[in-house]
Amino acid sequence: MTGAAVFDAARPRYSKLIEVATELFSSNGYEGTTIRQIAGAMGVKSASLYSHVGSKADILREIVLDVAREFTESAIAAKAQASTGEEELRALCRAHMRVMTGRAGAVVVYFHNWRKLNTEYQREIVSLRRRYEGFFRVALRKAIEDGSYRPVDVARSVRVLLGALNWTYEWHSPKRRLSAEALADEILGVIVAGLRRERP
Amino acid sequence: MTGAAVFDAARPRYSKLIEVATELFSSNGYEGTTIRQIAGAMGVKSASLYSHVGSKADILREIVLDVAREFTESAIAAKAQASTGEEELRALCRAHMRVMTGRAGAVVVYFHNWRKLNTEYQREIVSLRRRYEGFFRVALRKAIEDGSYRPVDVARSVRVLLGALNWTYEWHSPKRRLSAEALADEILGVIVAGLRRERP
DNA sequence: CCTACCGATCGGTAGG
DNA sequence: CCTACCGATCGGTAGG
Repeated sequence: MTGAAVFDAARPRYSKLIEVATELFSSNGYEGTTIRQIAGAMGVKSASLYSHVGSKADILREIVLDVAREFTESAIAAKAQASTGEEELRALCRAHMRVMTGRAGAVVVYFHNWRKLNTEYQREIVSLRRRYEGFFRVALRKAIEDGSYRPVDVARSVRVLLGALNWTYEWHSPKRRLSAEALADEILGVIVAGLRRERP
Repeated sequence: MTGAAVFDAARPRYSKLIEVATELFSSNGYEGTTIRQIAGAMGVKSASLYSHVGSKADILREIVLDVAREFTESAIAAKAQASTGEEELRALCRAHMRVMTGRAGAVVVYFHNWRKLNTEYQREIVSLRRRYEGFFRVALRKAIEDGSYRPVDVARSVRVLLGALNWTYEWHSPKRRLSAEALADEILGVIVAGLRRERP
């Protein structure tokens, strides 16, 4: 909930740099953005950036790891407020879509560029993802155990759910009136209800 | 089924160029790949590429439009072989996953870079996509009308389905034994069955 | 935060 | 397909 790009009031120029770089990376790509463009958008010369950051790759790493951690933090907060498995799963989906829409630029940068990080940071991302998917699996398992949901293949169902949620970055425009919560409920609703007619 | 990168035996060097560029763009990104890298992988000097292609942007356009058209062509072929709506939807999902896995490199390049095309070609992509999603909507509507499926929100369900299918490029490794068809059936199966317990 | 500058490399062209 | 080369621009550094 409090990523460096949002908070970090102690280093306002650094925060501004990350914010500006996020927007440029998300629309022009990482390699398609130059240090001079970032500096220009901040109203300084390119050499001045290097007093705040060590290299261009450091900027990418900061953006990607920050938003990946934010997904995890917001999921932990969401879990804490739910009691049943069904509630927990819905809370996780809503939290996921809040990050997706609230940090849309950083999310695109994350999805498109996390594999460009060095091995160490890629491993951290993979580890964060695994844990994150685990939250969804636990919630679904709880909902199955208390009889709300059928005994489905948990890992498979979670992958379908997260795939559908993640892909919204490709078509959902923030201008639409649909809130993050409504979007999450719609998608989860499709998967909960299923297409098949109930046999009476 | 017969994209230029696969066929085009009349211009073998051009095909090779597109094939090599596809692999490099998919692993290093479009801006992260240089003309010299592409030439190097073909065993020629960079200047030699310009007898086959007008610019670097032309290479990207060729890859992206080719795979986008292949999705459409393969969907048309799949439709033709199905009779009921349920069969048609399954055939469309399987065809989709065959392109996803068979042209994995080009698919990544497409997903990550189609917005870098100029307005004209972006419009063509959007138009191809709209038509493509239409195929899925028609099939689902047929399955609802013949009573196989519940009267769900068709547009919403198709978006969830295609999102789940498309997102597989992020986690599905071709080394796994799972075929494109099995993967498609799994994902469609989750959405068809749904999570909710049938009330007896 | 700046000026001044570095070597390296970029996409692309001329002219065979 | 090559050699030779172009101007522009890249990420980054030195030294205030």
